[in-house]
Amino acid sequence: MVEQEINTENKILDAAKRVFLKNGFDGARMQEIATEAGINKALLHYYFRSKDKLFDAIFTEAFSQFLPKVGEVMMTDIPFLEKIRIFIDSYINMLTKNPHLPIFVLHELHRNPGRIVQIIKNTGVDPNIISKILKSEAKKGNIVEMDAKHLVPNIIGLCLFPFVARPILQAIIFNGDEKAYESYLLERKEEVYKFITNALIKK
Amino acid sequence: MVEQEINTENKILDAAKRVFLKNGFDGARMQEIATEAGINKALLHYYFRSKDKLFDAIFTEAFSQFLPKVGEVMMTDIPFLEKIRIFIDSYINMLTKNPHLPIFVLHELHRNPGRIVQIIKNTGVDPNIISKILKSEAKKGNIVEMDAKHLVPNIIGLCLFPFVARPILQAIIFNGDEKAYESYLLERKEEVYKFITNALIKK
DNA sequence: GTCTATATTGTGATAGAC
DNA sequence: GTCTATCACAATATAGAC
Repeated sequence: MVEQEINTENKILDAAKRVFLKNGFDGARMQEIATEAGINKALLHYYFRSKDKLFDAIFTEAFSQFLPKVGEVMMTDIPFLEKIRIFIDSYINMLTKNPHLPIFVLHELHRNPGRIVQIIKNTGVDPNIISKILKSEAKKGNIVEMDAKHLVPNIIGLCLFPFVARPILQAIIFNGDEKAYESYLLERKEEVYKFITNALIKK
Repeated sequence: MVEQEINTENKILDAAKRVFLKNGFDGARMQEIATEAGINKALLHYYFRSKDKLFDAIFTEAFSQFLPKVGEVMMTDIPFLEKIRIFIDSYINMLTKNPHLPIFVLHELHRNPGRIVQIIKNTGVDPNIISKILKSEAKKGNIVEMDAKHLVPNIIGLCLFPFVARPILQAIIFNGDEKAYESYLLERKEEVYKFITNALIKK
């Protein structure tokens, strides 16, 4: 965790992140961001010129946080299934700390898919790394053959769904009980791991 | 499919659905809905009094469409794994026809989770039906033991993710190629089915 | 039922003093 | 850098003619 200096700019960015993530671009109000940051609207424009520019700063950072750095874990020397476990664990941890992040990113991307082209270029993801690892593991006979373009979305989908659909699942499965749902989210770590390994291991 | 009379009210509802699903409540403009419906703003208010009321009509219907009717398939006499296949197939078909639906529902629910309480009551879902079926199948030795509160979200998460994250996956995996992504989405039916059955079948 | 015109409020952005 | 006051426009909603 990088220690942030508490100056006005960071106060604004903090407040903007909270407000944008909760309400989206269209639902967010510059006044609310200002109040949240303990300043006035004029100062927002002094620092960021426009709502758009302020939003861009928030979105770019949010997106890179949301996009799992699958490559990083994969490049290490750890056994394959252990990599999977670590990935699930850290991704669910991140989602627990940032519950508004996924819907925010997905909604804004949906409203303006063009945005992503530029961002992806800057991030520089390489989907081939995982493909190679999967092929090599399958050759060794450790797992069934499976294409990375399916496995990776499978894993992320399994982690993500209980967070994005929280209001629905919490209402239906747990009668709205918040605490029960938080335990459920933690259970998911083991559950998702078991589900994936079961699907991957040869019969 | 119920045949709709083409009167002004239905023209408005059609237009409103398109505009709300694409832009969300905050991003939608009454003017755009009016233009899309081939009428003027005043007439919108004549039929629905306010933007809120018009939105409610759209959201309630969208939600019930999004919420998979898991119970329906489950009550039939078909073999268990076949039920799973049918569910996946029909849910992915629905998503293909309504690509904007999930993000719309999830975003609006996220902005106002309180909404769901009322809607769930009216829908009357019973999560216990599936629990019972799963237990009976596990007893027969057909599948591993698995709690419905995990299996159902697993299945839906696997179906849903490639739709809600389409801009990201299409950009990274397929370099933005639309046609390639559409084939990918169809592949998912078989892929998700195989993944789930692999995870469910005893070793 | 449908339209044009208008009232009213909300909101991003700027001017200008300190 | 920070504030108050204000502009300019956009958007929901209503009035009233036809």
